Amino acid sequence: MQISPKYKHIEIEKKWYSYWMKNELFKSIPNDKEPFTIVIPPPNVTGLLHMGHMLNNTLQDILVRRARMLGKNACWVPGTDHASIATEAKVVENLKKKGISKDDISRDEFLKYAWDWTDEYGGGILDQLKKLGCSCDWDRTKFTLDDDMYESVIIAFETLHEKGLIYRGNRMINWDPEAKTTVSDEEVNYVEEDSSLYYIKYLIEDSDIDLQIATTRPETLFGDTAICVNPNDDRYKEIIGKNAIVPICNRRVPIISDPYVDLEFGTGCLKVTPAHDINDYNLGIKHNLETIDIFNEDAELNSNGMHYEGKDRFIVRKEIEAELKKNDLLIKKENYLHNVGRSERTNAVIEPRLSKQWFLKMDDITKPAIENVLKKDNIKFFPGKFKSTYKHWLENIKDWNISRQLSWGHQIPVFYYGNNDDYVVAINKKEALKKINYNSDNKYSEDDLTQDNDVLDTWFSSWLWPISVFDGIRNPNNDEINYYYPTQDLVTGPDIIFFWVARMIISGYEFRNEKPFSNVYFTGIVRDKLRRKMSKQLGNSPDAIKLIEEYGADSVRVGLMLSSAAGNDLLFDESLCQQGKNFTNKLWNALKLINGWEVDDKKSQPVENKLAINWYNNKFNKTLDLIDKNFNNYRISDVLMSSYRLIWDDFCSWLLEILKPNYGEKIDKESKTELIKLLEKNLKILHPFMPFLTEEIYHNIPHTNTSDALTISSWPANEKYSSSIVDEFEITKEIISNIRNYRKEKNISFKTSLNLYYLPNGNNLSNIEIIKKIAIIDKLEESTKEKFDVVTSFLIKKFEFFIPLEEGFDKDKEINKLTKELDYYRSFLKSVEIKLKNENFVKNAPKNIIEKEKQKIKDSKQKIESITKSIEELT
RNA sequence: GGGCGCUUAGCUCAGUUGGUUUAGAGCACCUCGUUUACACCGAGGGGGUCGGGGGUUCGAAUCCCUCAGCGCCCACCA
Repeated sequence: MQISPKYKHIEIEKKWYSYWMKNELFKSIPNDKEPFTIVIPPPNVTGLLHMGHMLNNTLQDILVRRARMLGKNACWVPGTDHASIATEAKVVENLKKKGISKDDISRDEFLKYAWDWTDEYGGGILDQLKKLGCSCDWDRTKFTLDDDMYESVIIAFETLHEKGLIYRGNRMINWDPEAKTTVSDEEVNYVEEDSSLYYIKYLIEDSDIDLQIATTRPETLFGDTAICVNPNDDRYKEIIGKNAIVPICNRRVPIISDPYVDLEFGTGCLKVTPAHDINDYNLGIKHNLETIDIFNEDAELNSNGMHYEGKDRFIVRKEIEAELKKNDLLIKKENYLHNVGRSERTNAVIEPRLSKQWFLKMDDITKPAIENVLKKDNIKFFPGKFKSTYKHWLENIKDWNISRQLSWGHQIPVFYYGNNDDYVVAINKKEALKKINYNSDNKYSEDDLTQDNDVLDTWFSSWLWPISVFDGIRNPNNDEINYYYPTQDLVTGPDIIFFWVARMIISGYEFRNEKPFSNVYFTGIVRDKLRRKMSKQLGNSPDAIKLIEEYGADSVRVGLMLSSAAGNDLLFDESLCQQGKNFTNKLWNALKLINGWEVDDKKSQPVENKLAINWYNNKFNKTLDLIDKNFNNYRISDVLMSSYRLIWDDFCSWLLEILKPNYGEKIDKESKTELIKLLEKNLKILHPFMPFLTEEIYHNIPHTNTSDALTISSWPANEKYSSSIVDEFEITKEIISNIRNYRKEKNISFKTSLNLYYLPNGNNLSNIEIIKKIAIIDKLEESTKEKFDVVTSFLIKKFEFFIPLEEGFDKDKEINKLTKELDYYRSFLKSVEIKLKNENFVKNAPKNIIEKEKQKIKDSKQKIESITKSIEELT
């Protein structure tokens, strides 16, 4: 079989992905096997693959592929999210380029544009995931706006509404004036920004005193409906109950008192604007204040803003500053560092605004999510520290504002009729009409109904994802949901622990009375090596697809996994992919080497081959044990590192070097057969990480498995191993290392045969075991066993090795070295002796520890004796 | 302001319930090497008083206290 000298990742990856697809190896249908289910965190439908996706989906693929090899019915459900605000923003922007404003077209027209956009750019990310090697069941691909998914969301709304959990309320919400929509608390980022604190003069009615009021937002004075001071503030006790005059608009407002006001801040005097500040709003409710809204939806002043009507809030701030100054009402202006809330999506400064919105009551439905996860530990988090974040959020949860003033999404299934406040909840107009007329004698027709214009928060659909992809909302008892739900693992970022993870848990218990998944693996954030987040603006985000093309999917996957412990940020650098590529190269060459060895049927197996194969078998099983443990603890990078070292160091550097036939010779049949079996086992443990390369190599060796593809072969069984065989080989390695070190020190070429001999030194091992080691040493070091004059020696465990005199040997240097060593062991011995003389130690320490200390004394004494002897012989 | 977490080699991190001489790994670094799998390599090597201080203990990177520095989440003082 001719093997290509270079591993050609592009054609090989294409070849195997289409093979897997053609043979439907990722397909899953319910059967009698144990299910292993992962639902993908659906990326934005029009998004492009970035480093975060690569990390996240590589992890999922690793888990899914291993589960598949473990014989489970692995089902990875792919899909995309409509991402209402982000997608709508893109569509609006695109329309703008065409000279079309969203406000000038109908909802239906806008939706048509949005669908065209989605059809054109949508789903590309799924093809990119295929390039990464993701083994999703593509027949199951879902989109959150597919008809069935849409219906699920509406039914969920209906159900919750019937339970009285959804209500419409006038609330202070976060308004994004650019997107002209509400955003949730979680979508607001507070950033410290330089701003100013304005000290404004307010006159008091029937009084000679002026009040000084400090504010960061002078433009909101049109909305002032009270002045508030602290009841314990002696400066202002006299004026409580009087009226103040708001500058410019000259409105009379009451002076009230409330302990909320901080005596220390500013002047201790607060202007209260209930329509535009959450705290003021709460004061307003408490003190029954009037609410004056002064902004329109663009955050421009409305008619309440008098001569500023139609001007932007920030322009008004400047102009009002000038007007106040002119009228001698601005006392001073200070620089002030201040937290400003900005919209995560548009970066616009959030305007707190009073508005009618739909809310989901959270206090009751979160109870199972607290009980089952925090008290019963029914869902495990990796790393576990995120449970405290989860706990804190759930215990302080507020009602969820689920309406958004957008068009792209699931339109709120509320139909208004008659008076403004009359409505029904229904899946469509027809159903709505049925409900209305049932109660009121058919007096309405479809034309009398208007559907609520808003759509639901995107997360109101994604929180149902693990249920709705199996149609468990519409058909709660279907075979799919009963088989696949609850799913096993969820892999996602900690940034959406509230948005998504917690809410899926809540909905899981609400709609199915069961957790949505058993384990949550939180990935870190992919940063560049300077710890900066990857962003378009910085241009520090590599093109994911280009990386795959350049290094190969396997190499990129390995690169990503090499340094990403759960929850830890990944400091990405292209050199990681290079390291991955080096590893694929190493494996490829190992295949070339092994396949190049010709077999001699008559040759019997040399003792060193037998020993080495037996050792590797034990080493493999020991490592596999660790790998399985680490997999179960989701320590994925540890798993990869163990496999990496096992294969690079133990398999390639030791096993292959020992088995390698000498020049012109052939390998015995038994060794080659066994070697190939070992290689196959290596491929299996690597397959979740490097699916393409391992599949290719698998098809280049006579594999023992009956299956045609490594992808569906079985994970190696965890066999018993002997630790002592593994440890003993470490001694052999150490001997060889010492010999090599000696060569290096003495500048002796590897080609030069070394003469060395060795003696058992006060040990109990039989000669046969010593000879076993010698066989391996001879193979690697071409030594002879003739006796020469002893000049140097080293003790390795219980064996002493002697290497004969060479030309140019520096006696003094050697004595010096040995003397240093002697000093070390003498002081070491002393410290152990002191320890053992300590009565408390002997009294309190466990027996095995004391035994170990005693052994240390023995060993070091022996060492001292041997070094002393060597020094004597030299002098 | 409230909460959580981190500080171990140049970098990124392991270090399980305190107990194998000299605290590990990968990468980076240094030296040597064109030995017919691989220079995308091989062999060898250097490098840490485990953030500072205190305590508990026969024994501390590991447990407790304290100080310093860093990160994240929540709240959002006009």
